[in-house]
Amino acid sequence: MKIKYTLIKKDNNTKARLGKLETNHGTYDTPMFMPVGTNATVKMLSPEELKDVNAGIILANTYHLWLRPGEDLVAKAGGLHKFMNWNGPILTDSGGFQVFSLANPKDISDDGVEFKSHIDGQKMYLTPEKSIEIQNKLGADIIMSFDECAYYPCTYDYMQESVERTLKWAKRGKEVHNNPNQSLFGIVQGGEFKDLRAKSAIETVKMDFDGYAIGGTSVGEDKKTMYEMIDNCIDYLPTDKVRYLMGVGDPLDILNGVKRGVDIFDCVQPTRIARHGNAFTRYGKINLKNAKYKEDFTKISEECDCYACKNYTKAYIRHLLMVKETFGQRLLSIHNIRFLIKMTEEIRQSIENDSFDEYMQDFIKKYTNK
RNA sequence: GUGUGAUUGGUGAAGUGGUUAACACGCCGGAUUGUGGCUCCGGUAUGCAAGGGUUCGAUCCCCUUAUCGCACC
Repeated sequence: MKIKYTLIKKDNNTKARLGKLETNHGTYDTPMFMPVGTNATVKMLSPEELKDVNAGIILANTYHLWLRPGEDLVAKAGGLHKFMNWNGPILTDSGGFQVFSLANPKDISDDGVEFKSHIDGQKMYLTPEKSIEIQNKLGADIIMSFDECAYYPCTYDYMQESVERTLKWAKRGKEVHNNPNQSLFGIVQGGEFKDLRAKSAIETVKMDFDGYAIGGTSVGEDKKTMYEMIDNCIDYLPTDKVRYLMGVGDPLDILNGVKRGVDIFDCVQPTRIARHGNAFTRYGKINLKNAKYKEDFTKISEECDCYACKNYTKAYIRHLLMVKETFGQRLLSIHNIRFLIKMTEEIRQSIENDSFDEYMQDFIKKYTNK
């Protein structure tokens, strides 16, 4: 069956929404944060550890799994869930973001996109049909339309062309999508141009997808612009479908997204910065490699209930990072993911209590004051 | 004891009689938003063992001392 979103409660003071998402692999509350597991693994974490941090949906990537090990192999293994031993829900990104990160503008045509494989430089060709076909074989609960995440900044004319292209691609993908157990999401583009965002949203909604994503943010624009991008399209999205802000997961951005009516987020930030020695705390991000933590025998965060905070000190984790033991990176990855997920738990609670606005102001005050 | 070769930052080292002593590692910071995992960007020796001399000018040439290595007695 398809996913089913139910709006449980709307916040009084903001557009924040409390919702419920039913999937073939369990029911989860929104707003939620989805950890990213590009290569069918959330880097450094086992599925058991993901359960421990109370993860819901996790992300995998079409482009990466297409190259290795190949969608046919995953299908042969019995699908992505079985292959990676994750029985929670999975969402696969379409490979659209790799248009942004791997291809040149000249390689993008209305038909599809030519990539150079990041592994061996081989030419690869991805089309909306191909992306959906791969995703059908991978078997995630939610699959994404193949879109163009345009460069920022780009001209109005280019963005207009890009939005048209993404709409056509969405339509083509929807036509070939043939797995009734997978929900297909459309993606709103349009950059910072208000009318293009509106048009993209309206036309995408007309195609009637199972959920809607806002793409093309966090590509180099400032925060104000990013929030405007959301504001400029979110009211065109139906209230009875889930809304996903792609690639966003900075704590402050999650709050601002929720405030504007976003339900789900994903981001590589918690795991990437963890591998580089950084941890989220209520009082801002800290760098565990800093000399000041050398003899700091306290936990990363007093408020945190994660495995790392329950058992280890900053001094020990710093030591692991300094000697390049990967256990340090693992502990920080666990902590950072738990930090964001716990944050969404509190956000939900605050919406339920009609105190989201207060929660957000309080969080920002602590997080930015230091 | 005699002869001989060395001595450059936290480490391994390059280098030249003349503006800011290369590079690497380490260390100290910073970045990181649909992941091309262990990356990227900065900073880091007011000084070349110590003292004296030659020179317009010495880390580089000379002398003495110290330390270390090698060879011989």
